Amino acid sequence: MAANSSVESIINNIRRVFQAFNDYSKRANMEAGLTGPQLWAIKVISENAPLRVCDLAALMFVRPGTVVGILDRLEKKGLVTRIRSQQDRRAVMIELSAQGKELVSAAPGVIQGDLIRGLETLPEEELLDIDASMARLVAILGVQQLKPLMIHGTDEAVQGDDTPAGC
Amino acid sequence: MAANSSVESIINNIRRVFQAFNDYSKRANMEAGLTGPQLWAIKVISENAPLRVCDLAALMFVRPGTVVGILDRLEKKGLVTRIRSQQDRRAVMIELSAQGKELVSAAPGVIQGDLIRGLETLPEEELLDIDASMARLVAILGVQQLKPLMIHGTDEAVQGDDTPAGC
DNA sequence: TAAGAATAATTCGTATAAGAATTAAATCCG
DNA sequence: CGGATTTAATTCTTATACGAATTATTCTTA
Repeated sequence: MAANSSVESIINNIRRVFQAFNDYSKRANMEAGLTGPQLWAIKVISENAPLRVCDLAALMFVRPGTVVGILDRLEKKGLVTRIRSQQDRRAVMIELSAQGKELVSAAPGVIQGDLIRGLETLPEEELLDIDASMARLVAILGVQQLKPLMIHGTDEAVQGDDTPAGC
Repeated sequence: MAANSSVESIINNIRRVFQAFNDYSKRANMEAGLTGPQLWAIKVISENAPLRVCDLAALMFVRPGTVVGILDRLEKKGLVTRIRSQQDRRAVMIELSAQGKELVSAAPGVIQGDLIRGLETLPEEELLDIDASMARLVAILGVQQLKPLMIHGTDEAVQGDDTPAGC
């Protein structure tokens, strides 16, 4: 592998992984009838409930608007509840419904997802290699995302923050 | 980094990179007014034209239906042309329009994209590390994608093929 | 305190992406 | 030859995901 080490071929490899991950993420999970993002949201909520929409968005590295759609679908399935906060009536507290909690306790493996199960089979050493590679990529992508002024010449909206959803 | 080497934290790191990549891919490129997938399609077409829709889909690791939408938008912008093939009148041959070719020759850097430019700044050694990590991930994801019978118990539609879009 | 700024959630429009179904054309085979 | 199967492109529905705009509420500050 990687005998042809041109940037081109590596890029293609990366794109392919991302496409595969997207595919994996979006396909409905047969066992639960939920998509990857939906399963991920359930898992994050189960570990952090009660939490606000923007907190969930930050933990999932997406924008609040995206989480609203996911929550709409999970609420329609009866897996989560949205309750207006008393302290801050702008905020909405998210929790798992009884049915949602049942799902988590009954099938933790389903919630985990195939990706996590697959990675858990790797030796620690390889996990660290992958993590290091991810760190390099996030550095590249992060710099381009948050500091475009050096690249594009526009000096607006530059913040060195770490969390995509500021809340 | 990676001091806490639990699978959990590594998974989160990976998810974050994918999210960042998605974000990067989808944001419209300011210089050309094109999205990441649109730029990528232009690049692939420029290197392989004339080619069929399903060939383009295979080279981009997506389904034909997805490429149709991208081509619709590129055609509306006047950057690509669709011509019904004479040999096989089911097929459509895709090419860059004069304007599309002009874009490629005038601004190859734009077509390349920030991700490639960022990666090109890395030393060869690190690129190989990243490539190896990607290979491991694609192995995990690929196995789950193409051979679900061992995991889910369903023994249908199992093919060890390499190309997502069979054409 | 009241006007203005900031924040939380939502809605809207656009773009990817998948899968399923459809249409049209080519190929297979009996 | 002619029906059946396969293949290519397209359309449709659903689900993410973003940015921008809206609304409601809270915080600031003059």
